[in-house]
Amino acid sequence: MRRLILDAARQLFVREGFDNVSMRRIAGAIDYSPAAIYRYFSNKREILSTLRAEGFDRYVAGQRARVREHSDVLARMRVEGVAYLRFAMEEPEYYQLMFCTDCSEVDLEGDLAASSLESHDLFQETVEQAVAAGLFGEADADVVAFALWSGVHGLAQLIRSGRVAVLAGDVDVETLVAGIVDFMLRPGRCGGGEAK
Amino acid sequence: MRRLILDAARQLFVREGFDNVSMRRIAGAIDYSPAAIYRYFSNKREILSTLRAEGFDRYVAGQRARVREHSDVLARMRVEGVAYLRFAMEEPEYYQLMFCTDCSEVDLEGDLAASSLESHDLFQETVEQAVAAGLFGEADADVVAFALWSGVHGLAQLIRSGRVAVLAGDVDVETLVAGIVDFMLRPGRCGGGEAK
DNA sequence: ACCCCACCCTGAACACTGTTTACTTTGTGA
DNA sequence: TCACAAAGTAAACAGTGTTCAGGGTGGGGT
Repeated sequence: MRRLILDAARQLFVREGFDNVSMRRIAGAIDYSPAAIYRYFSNKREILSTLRAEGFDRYVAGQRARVREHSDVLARMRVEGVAYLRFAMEEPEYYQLMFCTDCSEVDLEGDLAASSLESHDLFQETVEQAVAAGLFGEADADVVAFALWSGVHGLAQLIRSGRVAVLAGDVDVETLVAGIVDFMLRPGRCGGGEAK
Repeated sequence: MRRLILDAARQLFVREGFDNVSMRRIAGAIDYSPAAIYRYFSNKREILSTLRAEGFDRYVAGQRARVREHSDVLARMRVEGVAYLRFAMEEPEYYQLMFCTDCSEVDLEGDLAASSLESHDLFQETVEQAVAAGLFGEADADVVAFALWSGVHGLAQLIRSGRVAVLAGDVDVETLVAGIVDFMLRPGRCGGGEAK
């Protein structure tokens, strides 16, 4: 029933993209009528919301493992950055639902909140440890957190939209990504990130 | 005629977003019939493409001025980063057309190419000067260029999607942005960006 | 055994979308 | 004045998300 719809929708979304999948096609994939789906989900968005929550569950599971396995904070950040980008590449549809949808159309009360907030807390904690260890000079932890997140997030967008492929051409993406993450995490003296 | 359609479409796109504007609404805004538009543009996408080219023209004009006015390469990069983000905030629809659309559905032959490529060249050149000046250690210029672009691009996405507002809460966005750009541009010794 | 009710599901419809086609109007040059 | 090409239109096509009135079907209660 519900699970059946979700699995069919996930496969179709991942393969064809959210906008290219119609309720009629989801229904067709499981031999239902389009209207029947509305007994389990109030609209197409809600199917997505449920899948998004699943995505965060999957991501945060790996993230917890990475935190456990890497006690060195810099190594942990490097691994996390690469993992974030790998996730964006390997589960693009989940990724887009989780990190690219407009926050205004996300019900913050929904099942999304739990694993999503845990993921952010884990990251924030790591950054605070790094800042406390003096890896980034006097920089503010919030500034560092947003800067690093922006970095990997933006890189994911540039890769996914094809701009890296067009502009970097022959370079291997894997090594490029590794180099970029290293650059973002370079230790450096950096004044307090206040107004300047 | 053509100009009339473009102006109406631009206003509607900026105000309501590309997907929420139908050809019928564009036509209605200028008292045309929907079919009449197809005499000037072969489809809805082409209207967008034309507007995107306009956007690059506008952006690159400011970029040229900034290159002229700032001989210090680090100051130039800082100003350019902030300007990129300001453009993303103030002309969100142009910005999205220029930097967020899928490259596979962009006709590289079209009028887009000229100013778009000039913009990228100006940026690349500045980064190469910075690297040559030793601001970022041994890092590769391509790595630095993509890392910095990723940074401001990702930050624009995080702000636009509302994640910064939700997670940073009370902090002023302007000063946060300034701090983040400073952090991204912090001088630092950084090994060659090759595989690691 | 009967009846009735609640649930699940369906076909058809509604109000949209981008786009195409056949047709009418309009302006201009010969 | 006539003719022809350009400009604009209404209507239709194929698709979308969503809603709604009605079939069936299964499981109690009497």
